[in-house]
Amino acid sequence: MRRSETLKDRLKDKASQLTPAERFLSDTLLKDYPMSGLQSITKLADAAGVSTPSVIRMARKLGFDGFPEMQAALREEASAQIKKPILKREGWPEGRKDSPAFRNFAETVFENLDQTIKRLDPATFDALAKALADTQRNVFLLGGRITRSNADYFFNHLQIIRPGVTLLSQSPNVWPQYLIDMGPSSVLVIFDIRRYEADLARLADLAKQRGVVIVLFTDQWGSPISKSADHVINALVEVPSSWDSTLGINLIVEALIAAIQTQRLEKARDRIEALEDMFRSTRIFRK
Amino acid sequence: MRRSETLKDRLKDKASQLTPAERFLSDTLLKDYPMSGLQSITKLADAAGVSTPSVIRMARKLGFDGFPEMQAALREEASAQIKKPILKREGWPEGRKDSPAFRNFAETVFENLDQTIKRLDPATFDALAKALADTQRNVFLLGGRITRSNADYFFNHLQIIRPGVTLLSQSPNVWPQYLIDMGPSSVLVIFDIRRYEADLARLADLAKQRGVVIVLFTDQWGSPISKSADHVINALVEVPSSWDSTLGINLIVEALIAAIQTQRLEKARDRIEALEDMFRSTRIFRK
DNA sequence: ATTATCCTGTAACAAATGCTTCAAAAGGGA
DNA sequence: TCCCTTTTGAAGCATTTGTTACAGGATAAT
Repeated sequence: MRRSETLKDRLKDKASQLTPAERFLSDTLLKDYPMSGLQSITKLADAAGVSTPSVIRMARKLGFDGFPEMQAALREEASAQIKKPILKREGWPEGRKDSPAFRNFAETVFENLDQTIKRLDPATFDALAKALADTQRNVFLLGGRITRSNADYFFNHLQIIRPGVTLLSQSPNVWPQYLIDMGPSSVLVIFDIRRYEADLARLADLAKQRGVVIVLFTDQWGSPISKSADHVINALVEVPSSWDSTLGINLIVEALIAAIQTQRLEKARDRIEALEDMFRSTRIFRK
Repeated sequence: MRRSETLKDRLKDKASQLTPAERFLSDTLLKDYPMSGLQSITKLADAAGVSTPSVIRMARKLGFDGFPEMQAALREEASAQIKKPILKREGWPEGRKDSPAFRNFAETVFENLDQTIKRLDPATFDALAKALADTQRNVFLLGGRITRSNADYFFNHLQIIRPGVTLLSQSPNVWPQYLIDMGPSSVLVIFDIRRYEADLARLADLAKQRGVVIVLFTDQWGSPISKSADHVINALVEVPSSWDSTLGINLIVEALIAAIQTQRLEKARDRIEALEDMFRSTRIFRK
């Protein structure tokens, strides 16, 4: 029966037909679902950063007569949800049809992230952020077969924030060309998780000999590079899958990006603005 | 602190001091607690068979400034009751010295992941896994300025699991060369988050015209590509940083990889073994 | 460039909501 | 019975809410 459709479903159905303002609204509605929709239309509009007419327009789009009707429907939903016995509501929402595998996967990832943070030494993190924010130092990044994307992600952001950042090619035979420019004031960030790669270790050794500061992102067991690394981040990677999860690594990388950005706030801002300008120009070129 | 007292408790406390009319009210409030109190004062008064001033008098008696204040408190209660996280984690470890910024960042990421899963439609996930495991279909992947790493990560794994996977170049001017090979049995996976890129939208349109199945990974607000996409994954990306977090996207990507791998278990195993063999040979070549 | 289309917020308005006042009931004690 | 206190709802009012109309602004298309 169509009337029993939940507002969440309607939002999802029409998601593609929503205008930008309506998307903000939809987001706020879903954020604290369903309670956020039970305030007055004014408060809701404010929370979403849109005008009240936009709220009404969306309510109509979703098939209600007006805002009060939508709110009544929401109240019904909330009421039904609350009436359910507490036991049923623990953890995963009732009536979700995800496979147990997905559920299991998600829970494991969450525990991994939690553990990764627990194992992280705040001092290491701070030292890392400081070293990577220091433009006196050149930064080189390199990942393995799987972690090359993580290295790329980090590189991508770092390059925007500061100068002197290089992503090493995947082919070991060109590494000497990078090594030649590394010295005691350089930082080499290596990503190496399970199925540790001998080539990476060799590179780390060579860099170490040149006095390079070595930063290692690895798994809970630790790549052999740990020995020569100055800073080591251990992230938990094991999940119910044939593949390892690099979410823990990404979490630390993103946190680092945020920290570095903060440290170089003013300078980074100028740089980013300049970049934006250039992007705009390129677009004009293209047209 | 006295302010955190629930309305239920207050009603119980003052139960003996309530007048007959207020008792009716209290009854109605507790009957469908806490939702019954979230209607307008008029409806509530009618439901209880009393007048609106009685409602206000009781609200004051219970220590609120007026009816709206009482309603706000109720809404808070209901919200807290409903808002149980899917993924529970133990609190922050005592005595850690991390910066508040880091802590804040991590907390937000956890909430984002939680919300991302809540908003994920299991049916979409399953359909996606099925489509991407189907080797009859060719798969094309493409990311934006920031999300190119996410696309690369997905590509990297997919390519190992199955044949017929292509990562599009970042330069729009070569896209036609890929488009020419796309048809109704192809799948195009696009990553597009805030600062949505017009080029990507144009590509999606062109692909759509060729009957390509379009899969979109985007943020909570949704890229304009949502309109033409067949499957949309919305991940929360907002964190206390100048940059958006793509961890939610990564979570779904990794879960998909696990699901796809499982679906093609035997075939994928053969393939991976063959790959391993080849890797070993290459290494020998190099030596 | 110019036009047309679609979005969106401002402003004005109507309809409620929430509140105050006040007088009538209802009770309770002499 | 009377009087006093307490409780209650009707009526009226200010405020806020929900809605409509309209015009500026953005976007896309020609």
